[in-house]
Amino acid sequence: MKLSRLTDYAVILLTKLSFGDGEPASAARLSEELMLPQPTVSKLLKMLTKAELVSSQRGATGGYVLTREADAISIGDVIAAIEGPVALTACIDDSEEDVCGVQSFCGMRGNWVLVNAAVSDALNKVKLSDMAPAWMNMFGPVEPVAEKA
Amino acid sequence: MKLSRLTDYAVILLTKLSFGDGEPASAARLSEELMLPQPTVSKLLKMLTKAELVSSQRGATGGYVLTREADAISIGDVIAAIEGPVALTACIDDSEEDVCGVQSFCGMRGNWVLVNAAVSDALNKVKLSDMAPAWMNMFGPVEPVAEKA
DNA sequence: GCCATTAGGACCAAGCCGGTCCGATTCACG
DNA sequence: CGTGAATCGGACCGGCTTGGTCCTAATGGC
Repeated sequence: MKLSRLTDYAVILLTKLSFGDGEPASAARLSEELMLPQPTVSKLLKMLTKAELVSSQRGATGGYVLTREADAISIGDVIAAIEGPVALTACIDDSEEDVCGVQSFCGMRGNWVLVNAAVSDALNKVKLSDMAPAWMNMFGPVEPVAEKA
Repeated sequence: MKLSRLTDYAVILLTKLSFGDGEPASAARLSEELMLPQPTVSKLLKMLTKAELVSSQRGATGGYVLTREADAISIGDVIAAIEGPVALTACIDDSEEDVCGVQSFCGMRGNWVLVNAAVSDALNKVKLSDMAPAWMNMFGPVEPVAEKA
C-alpha cells in the first residue's frame, strides 16, 4: 500500500510554493529549482489548480500561487487532489453501484466507512506546514535566479 | 486513493473463515459460497498463507483455517498481506535508496513517517471481528452444501 | 493406488501511471 | 494598440503494474 510518486512530488511542490514571496512561480522555474521533470511539474500544477489548492496566473509574468496558507492545506487534501478522494473500497464514495458484483456483502461496507474515516482523519491531521522542516531554507525563498544574464 | 479489490475480497474471505467450525475450508468451497471467481480465491488464499494469516492443509480433506482469532487480525494485517507493507512514500520501509532521485528532499521524509504511522495505526485499530456484522449468519456457519446430489 | 486438494509457477488482458507534446490564452512591451 | 513571448491548458502515448486465468507438480486421506 503506497501512494504514487506524483503525490510525493505534489507535496514538495506545494511546500516550495509555501516559501514563495507571493509572486507567482512558473512551472519551469519550479521544475528547475526542485530538480523535477518539467512536464510532470506542469501536470501536477494543473491538477492542483483544478483542485483549487493553487491558483494560476496566465500570461507573461504568470505562474502559480497557493490559494490558502500552508497550515490550511492538509496532506489529505493533496492526496485527494492527485489520487482522487480517499475511498478505500470501491462503492464508498459515489455512484458506482454495480461495481461489486457481490451486492450481498455490501452490508459489510458500513464498517469500511469507519476505516475510511479513520484514515482520512489521520491524513487531514497533518498540514502542509508540518512537512516543511528547517532545512527548507537551503533553497532560499525564491532568490533571484542569476543564470540567464 | 483506494485499495485493490483483492484486499476487499481478502477481508470477505477471512471473515467467512472466521465463521467456520474449525474444519478446513477448501478454496473451491469458499469461492462457491461467496460467489467469487475461483482462481482469484485460490490466489488470495495463497497470499494469505504466505503472510501466515491462514494455515493450509493439503491433501484430500484439506483446506484453509485461520491461524489466529478474528479479533487478533487487523485490517492492516490484511492490507499488508495483499498489497505489501503500508509505506506511503517510496523510501520509507526498506532499502531502495536511490529510488528518489531527489536525495536533497529526503529530509522531508521524516515527516512522512508520522503520516505513515498514523495511517497504520488507524488500520490496525479495526479488527477482522469488527467487520462481521449480524447478517453474516445469512450464510450460515458452513451449512452442508446440498446441491450436487 | 487413486482421487481430491493445495502450491507454485507461467501467462495474458486491462487499466492506470508517468511522461511528452502541441495548441489556446494572457500579459508585457514597443 | 499591435506584436510577441511566455504562460497555462488539454490531448496524446508508451510502459508497467494490477487483476485474473490456467496448467502442472506435490501432498495427504481414503
